[in-house]
Amino acid sequence: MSSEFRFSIKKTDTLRNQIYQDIKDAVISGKLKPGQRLREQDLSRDMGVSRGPIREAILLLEREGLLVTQTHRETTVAHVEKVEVDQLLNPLRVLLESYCIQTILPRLNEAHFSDLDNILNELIEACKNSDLSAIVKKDLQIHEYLVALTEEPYLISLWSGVSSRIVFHFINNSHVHQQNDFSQLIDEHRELLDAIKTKDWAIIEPVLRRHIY
Amino acid sequence: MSSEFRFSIKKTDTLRNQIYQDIKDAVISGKLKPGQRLREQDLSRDMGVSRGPIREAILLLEREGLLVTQTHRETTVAHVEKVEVDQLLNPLRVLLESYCIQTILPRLNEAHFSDLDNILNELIEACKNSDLSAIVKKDLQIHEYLVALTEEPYLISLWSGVSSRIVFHFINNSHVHQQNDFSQLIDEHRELLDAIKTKDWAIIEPVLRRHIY
DNA sequence: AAAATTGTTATTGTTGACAATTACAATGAG
DNA sequence: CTCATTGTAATTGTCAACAATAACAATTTT
Repeated sequence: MSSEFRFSIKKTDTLRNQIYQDIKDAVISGKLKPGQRLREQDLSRDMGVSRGPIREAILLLEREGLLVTQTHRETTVAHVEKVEVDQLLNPLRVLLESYCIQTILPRLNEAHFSDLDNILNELIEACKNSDLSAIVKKDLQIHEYLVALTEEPYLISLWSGVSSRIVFHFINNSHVHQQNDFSQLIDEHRELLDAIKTKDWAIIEPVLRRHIY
Repeated sequence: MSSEFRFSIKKTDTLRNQIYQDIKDAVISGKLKPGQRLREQDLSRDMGVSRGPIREAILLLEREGLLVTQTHRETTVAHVEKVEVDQLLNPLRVLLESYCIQTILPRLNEAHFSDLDNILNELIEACKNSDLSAIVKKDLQIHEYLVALTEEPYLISLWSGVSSRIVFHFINNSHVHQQNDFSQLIDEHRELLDAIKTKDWAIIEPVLRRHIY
């Protein structure tokens, strides 16, 4: 009989992907503010890696619209204005999510509804604790769950880019969106899930369109 | 009076952007076939540049869905299947273009219509000559013109990514879409432009939805 | 001979040094 | 003093060498 013991080899992702995620998290969580400059050398020193993978990570985030790079000059954290969220990003999100939900509608079953209910309950819990970070996370997770069901990598990455910029905006403008009362947020999501459970697009569509995160 | 003479300084774009465009053109035009492998070293040697900017260009094209990279293994030209065009890319394109057209509708004027008519005439000319490359280019140009009018860089880049993959599919499957007769292509575009000239979304929407490149 | 192991090679991932570009400060001319 | 010019420093863009990884061939074990 062979030993039960195994060395747990932590196979690391590429540096580029780790850096990408680190910067993205820092931006979305609000640790890096809009307009703030990112110097490749500083990041290199802070993270203890060379500039190569940092440049690649920055390049990706620039394409996603979270950073802005001026050639030969500098890269800064993007500004995401309310008007862009209202007139472009959120309509795009609705567009993408509409397509996702319509696509997966025939495949939706009780197991999915149960998963969604669980996330909703976690969202409610987060609201009770007024844990803004958790609220944003759980809110996103509901939508992400639906999008991921399509199993279309390109569609998922498109949605991911759009929604991360929306979240970024709300995090940096939480003072504007005075949400000391989260009841509306919960109601909207409950309404959305109830609509989805009918599996009737005619019922879902108007709810989704009205739903502004 | 000072001399009229000026040295024409050709300010070069970054290598990364040039390489990006070169590879993209090669893929979209069909010079690189789906599944074909791209070796960084080969590209480096052929183009006479180091692997740095090549890696960055490849990274961007991977995110656009024109290349597929397996970490530590290889990157190949993507396969874009008919089912993906029909069920995802083209609906996305319609979604994006719908949003674009609705946005710019109030601002559209005779000058724009004139521009569009000119491109349409060039498309008709290309069809007469059965110049597939020119046909694809002019076809794209009509849509691009409308999208560009939004002046939303993020939206434009989104559309650009989606449409380039659609074009890529059609170029690599031209034998499937036996288009020895381009009259339908011309009719559809003429119909679309006529609809747009009414500036009535209720008229435009069904035409756009029916229009499959 | 089949399966597991080891070594080899091709290729991508990462690094630190160098080149090119831009902004800004210092200098000089009107 | 104001404007143009030149030099300098900070930063990004590019390069060539090195490290890490994964596929495959060679070897050994059963």
